Amino acid sequence: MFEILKLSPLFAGLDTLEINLLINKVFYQIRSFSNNEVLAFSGERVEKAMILLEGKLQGEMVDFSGSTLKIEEIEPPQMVAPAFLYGPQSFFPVNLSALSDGKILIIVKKDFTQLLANDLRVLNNYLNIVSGKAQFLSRKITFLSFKTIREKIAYYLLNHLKTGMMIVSLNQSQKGLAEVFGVARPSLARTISEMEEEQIFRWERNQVIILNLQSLRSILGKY
Amino acid sequence: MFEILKLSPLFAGLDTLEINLLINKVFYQIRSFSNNEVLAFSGERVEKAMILLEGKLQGEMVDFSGSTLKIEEIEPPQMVAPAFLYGPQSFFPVNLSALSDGKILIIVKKDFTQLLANDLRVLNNYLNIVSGKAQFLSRKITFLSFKTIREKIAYYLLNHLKTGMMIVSLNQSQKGLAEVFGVARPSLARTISEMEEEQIFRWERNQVIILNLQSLRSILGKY
DNA sequence: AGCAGAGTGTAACATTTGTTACACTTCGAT
DNA sequence: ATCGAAGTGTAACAAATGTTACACTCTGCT
Repeated sequence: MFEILKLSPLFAGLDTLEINLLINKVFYQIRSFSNNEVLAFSGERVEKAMILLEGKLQGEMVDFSGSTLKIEEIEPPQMVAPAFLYGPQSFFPVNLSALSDGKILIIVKKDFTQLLANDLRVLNNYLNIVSGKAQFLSRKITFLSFKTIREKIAYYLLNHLKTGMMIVSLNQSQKGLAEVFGVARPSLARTISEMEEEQIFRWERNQVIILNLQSLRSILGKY
Repeated sequence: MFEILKLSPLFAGLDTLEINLLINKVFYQIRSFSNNEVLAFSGERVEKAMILLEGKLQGEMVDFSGSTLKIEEIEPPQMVAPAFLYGPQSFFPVNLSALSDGKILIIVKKDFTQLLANDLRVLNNYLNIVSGKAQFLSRKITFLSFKTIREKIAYYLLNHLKTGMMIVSLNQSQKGLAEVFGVARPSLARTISEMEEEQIFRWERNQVIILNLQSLRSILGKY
């Protein structure tokens, strides 16, 4: 088990022995689960830290009409819902169910807090994980706040542009990009065509060549 | 100073003496700033924890064309950018500038980590703050992911509906709601009219009376 | 070389939302 | 009670995006 934990972001920088000592200072529990089992329901309070050791879990969002919607997959050795263990609304945002047999390490919240306090490195790691989540979400909101497809394209390109270069290499298909942007694929293609027409860039299969950086920037500048 | 800190979420549950002892265990610094001073630039690394003691600060988002866009205000005794002190990308997402004269308490990251480890309550508080931020952002994304105005209205109403009741009281003007939704005010009014037409609810000045909960739910159910 | 499947360009049309404008209501301050 | 500011209902029109459909290109495989 400690070999697996050593690979987890939470215990990064610690060796197996140190992890062993830390974990054994607090009360913990290992729970096996089998395929399709539901480990937690949306809305349930999160009272334990859970680290996936083996197997695969899935988070299903449940909407108001009762049907499940979006999905997120969790693989070992990741923590489950790290940003929902603390905070004013510490309840599961999703239904947590198993996609295979597996095992999780469970530490109740109070003991987990103790664990964090016992080792500055683990504390730092956990803060990094939660903060990283917040930063990821923050960036996502920035992105979602752009209304038009033009703005999204401009933002995406400028963010992937290495300084000094005029080429952005694409590791996504146009179809994939449309999904990230949350827009229909033909709509994206249309806007790309228009922007090519305006000599803003040349869009090739695996890369985009920026022709007019100025006007690309001005799309995001409202003033 | 400790009187002010006692009111901050970070030191909730501690008395003045305890805060005094904790703070004095680590290295800290108090910095005065004057109106319009820029305390940090967007992109700068966050290396210190900052707690606003007096005055008012503002975060200005800077876009690619150099102009400042959106704003966020910070008032004492709040922490500045709590979710950006740790994490893989710990740099300011905004320009931090002063809206008045004031003072901030500064603790370098390393000492701040030590401070957290020294008192379980403060650690818990900080985890609550950062997690709360993440949860807030998460909910905001859920909301932003609804495309149509109908969906946003349905989600908003269902979330503000107390169980068993059929009335949602509004503490926002229609104009204010439109801003929260990120849509134009007349567009919101139009959709509200349409939904009233369909007997889904009756929208009065300060409250909404749900007439058909079923169909309100079905707006969010894709299946 | 030929084939199948995924990805792409493009068009016509439908739907949704934004914009602008104006008349009407509400509500608090004088 | 009256005034004025803020909020609301509504309409006509513009702009952006979605939907559907189809032909074409690319790529990997046999």
